[in-house]
Order: sequence, then C-alpha cells, then structure tokens
Amino acid sequence: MFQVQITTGGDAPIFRQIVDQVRVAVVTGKLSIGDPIPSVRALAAELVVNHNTIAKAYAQLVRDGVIESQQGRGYFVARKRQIYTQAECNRRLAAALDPVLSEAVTLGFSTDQILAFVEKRLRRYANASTTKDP
Amino acid sequence: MFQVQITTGGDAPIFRQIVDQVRVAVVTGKLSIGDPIPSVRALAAELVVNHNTIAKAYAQLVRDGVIESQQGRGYFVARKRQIYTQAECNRRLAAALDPVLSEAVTLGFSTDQILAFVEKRLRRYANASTTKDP
Amino acid sequence: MFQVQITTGGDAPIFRQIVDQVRVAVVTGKLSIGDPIPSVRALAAELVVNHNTIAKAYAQLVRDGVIESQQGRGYFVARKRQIYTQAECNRRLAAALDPVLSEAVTLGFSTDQILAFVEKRLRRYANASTTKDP
Amino acid sequence: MFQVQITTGGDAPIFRQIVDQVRVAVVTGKLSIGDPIPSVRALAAELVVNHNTIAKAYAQLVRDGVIESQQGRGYFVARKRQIYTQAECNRRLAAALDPVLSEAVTLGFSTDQILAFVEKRLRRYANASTTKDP
DNA sequence: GTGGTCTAGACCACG
DNA sequence: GTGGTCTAGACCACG
Repeated sequence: MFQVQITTGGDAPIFRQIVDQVRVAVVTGKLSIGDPIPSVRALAAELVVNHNTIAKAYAQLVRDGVIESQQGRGYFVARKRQIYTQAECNRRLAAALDPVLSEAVTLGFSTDQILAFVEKRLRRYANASTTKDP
Repeated sequence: MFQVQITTGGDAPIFRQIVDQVRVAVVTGKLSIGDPIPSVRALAAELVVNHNTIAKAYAQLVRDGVIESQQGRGYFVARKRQIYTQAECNRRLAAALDPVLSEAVTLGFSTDQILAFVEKRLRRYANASTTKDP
Repeated sequence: MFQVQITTGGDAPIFRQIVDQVRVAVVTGKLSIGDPIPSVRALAAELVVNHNTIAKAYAQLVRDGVIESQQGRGYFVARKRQIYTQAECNRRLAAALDPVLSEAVTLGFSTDQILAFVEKRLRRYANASTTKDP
Repeated sequence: MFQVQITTGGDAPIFRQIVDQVRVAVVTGKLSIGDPIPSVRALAAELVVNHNTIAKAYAQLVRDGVIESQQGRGYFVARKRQIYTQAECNRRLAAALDPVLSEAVTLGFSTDQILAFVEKRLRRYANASTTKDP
C-alpha cells in the first residue's frame, strides 16, 4: 500500500515532499504503470494539509509525465516517456545537484567519498536502472 | 588571497553562495585558522551587494562555528572545525541527495550516467579531493 | 509598454489568459529577451486579481522557458531554448489543436478555409518565424 | 448507421466528445434533417457511460439548435442550421485558435510546420472538406 | 464522488 | 521592495 509521510515546519516545502515521495515510489516499483494514487482531497485529509497543496504537487508530477489524470476518476501512474531534451535534462540535473555537492564538500566529504555515497544511495533504484538489460 | 565570486540572477541565494564559498575555502585549506576574512562593508562594496546580505552570511558562518568575530577587529577563521558527527553528516547528505537522485532517475539517467555527472560537477572543487590523500 | 487585459466570468481561466498574453507579447517581439515583466503583486493589483493567480501563470511561463526569475528582482523574458523533445512538442500541439479543429468543423469551416484562417492568424507572428533567415 | 465513439481517460470531456461528433455528423451529411439519434438511455448503455452525461450533451445540442426533442418519441436532427453569422464564426475560431498558435510558436514550430500539422490533423474530418466543393 | 480555479489573507525568504 | 508557500473556504465542471 502506497503511503505518503510529510514533516512540517522543516525546510522542504510540503508539496515538494509529496512530489519526491511519489517519484521514489514509481522509480522503486512500489507504484506501477496504471496504479491509482490517492485522490487530492483524500490525501489532503490524511496529511491534514490544504487540498491546494496536494493539487500543486500532483500538477508538477503531471507536467513531468510521472502521473496523469483521468476524467473525474483521479490520478494514475503514467507510462514513462521522454519529455525533455537531453540538454534540458542536463540543465535540470545540474541545477538540482550543484547545491547538494556544495553542501557535501562543506560537510567535509572528499570527491571519492561523495561518489561512493551516491553509488550507495542509487542502489535503492537498482530495478529501475536495469530495466533495459535482458 | 581569498576571493569571493557570486553569480547574480541565478537560483542560488547570494548569501548562501558566500556561506558556501567561505566554508569550501576553509575545508580545502585556502583559508587557515586565524586568517582574516573581508569586512562586511568591504565585501559588500566589492560584490556590489546589500551589506545586510553579507551580514546574514557571516552570521550563519558564526552560528556554524566556521568564523568568529573579534571585537572591532573583524572576522577570522575559527579553530573549531568538526560540528557534526560523521553519522549526522551522512544523514544530512542523504537527505539532500535522495530527492535529486530520484529526479535524475525520473529524467531517464542511468546509474552510470549519474555517477559520471556527479564526478564532472565535482571537478569544480578539485582541490577538495586531495586534502585527505597523503 | 506591455499591457495585460483579462476578461472575467468567461470560459478561459484568468491564469491562462495571462500566460497566453505574455507568450504573444514575446513571440511578436513586444517583449524582448531580458525585458522585465510586471511584478506578481503589481500585476495582481492592476488586474484586481489574487496574487496567487499571477504566481501560477508566471510559474507556468517559467516551466516553459518563456521567462525566468532573478533573486528578488522579479521576472524577465528568458533567452529562448529548446526544452521539450520533438515528440513532446508534437503531442502538446496535437492536444491543444484538436479541440479547436473540431470546433472549426462544427462551425461549418472547410479544410481549406481553416488552413487559410490559420495562415492569416500566423502572420501576426511573422517576425518570430523568420528570425533564422539572413 | 450513426455511430458515436468516445475515448475515456483522455483530456476531452465525454459529453463534449458526444456533442462534437453529432455536430460533425450533421455538418458532413452523415446525419440529415429529421434523422433520429440514439435515445439517452440506449446511448448511455452502448457507451457504458452515466446517462446524465448523455443528457447533458443532448441538452447542449438542443440549446444550439442542432437537434430537437419530439415529445416521447426521442431526439431528431433539427432543420435549423446556421446559428451564428459568419463574422461570429470567424470571431469564435480566432479566439480559440490564437492561444494554440502562440503556444505552437513558443514550442518552436515554424509557420510552414504549423500549417502542415493542421492539415494532417484535419484529415480525420476528411469528408468535411468536400461538402462545399461541387 | 473526482479535479480545477480563485479569493483573502497570512507568514516566510531574500535583498 | 521582490517572489514562494500555505490555509480555509468557496464555486465550478465532469460523471
């Protein structure tokens, strides 16, 4: 069963936490193509959050092709497709990655340590990254 | 000589750029314990930035124990270094990294591509990677 | 001077009207790269509309690469870049175009009339479509 | 025999798909004045759709003068055809078309590409283009 | 029941 | 001054 958990009063905006968790659920296979995700109002009630906040998160997931809405039935996990050009993908990844790498360096991690750390965290998505291997 | 460079109109807040650069300079050895750093007004003038922005950055650096103020003489690199335990460093890096990695996978990057990307972006901190090697 | 006008109580959502008008201003050359667009709060006051509505419109324009925000200075017309893959562009154009073509047919327009109509309306963007000719 | 086909889970509301298909059928001559159209409940059963949806579509068609109800006998294609003046038709088409064209230009399509795209999409209404040719 | 849009107003971050 | 996020609540469209 797909569960969302948010921490309030922290640094990460609520809607971004939701976006991230749905994305993780999809890339780790906890959610499969066609699976329904909680309705906007139901999730808002469950998380004790305004429904606009959920709507904003879902809208972003739709824009990125992760989910899609079906006429009054709700949102469902979408078939994966390439939306952005390679240059745009690179630009987005760099924009997201650079502040994190900067923080890692200030925390005292060396290049090798960071690379090992990234590799370790990526193992959680192993099934996603090997889908093209026979 | 210690130099700060900021990029305006970007996504990273100016005060954070200053904080990060001072921290990186300390971690990589460009700044040593006791070294003076530019005064608030001098740096504000040099970067053509509101001096409140510089003051905010320095306040955060003092809070984090990276620099300290000496009454009326200015700011200097503090002797205190390790603020967080290794476990806490790992926890913070994981928290910052995970959403980026899930976005990378969603964008279609493979594990190898992400690792190569990280390595490339890390070259901007080249000297940081040699501080721990004998 | 760049002006936005909305019609309320109609069929088109306010935020979409704003998106369209900024887009038209850019592709017709009324707004050039680097030009500022009205601030969120200023435009909200001028149109007697909630600022969230303006923010939503601007966020969509940012996502599509039409404008970009600069650190506390406001929004500016962005340099044009290719964000979406060709397949995604085709998908988006088809999704936007099909309902309009269906309406045109039900209004009694023939294929030739529709094509002539499209060509006529496109002349307003003539300067935009010829930028690559020497 | 007159057939309605709907695509569920898409972006176009079901009731609008029905309205459009009846209008297109009338404009292209597939349905003639006085022809019966399926009853609300029959069509609802055939399309596996809520009968309120069918009723809503038929109500709109009645409002637009495309069909009329004959007490207890069902709905029939009405004689009345031209509702809007040519100027009004042009105004409506322009209002619907302009936002799509500005989006197309923003997506990077040239005038020629847009015209070719429109022509291609219009082929789905092939018979519509020959109704006015002798 | 589903989602979409909008308002009025609050509080925060950045400069 | 700029933009970003969120709430509480309303009203609408679609089925």
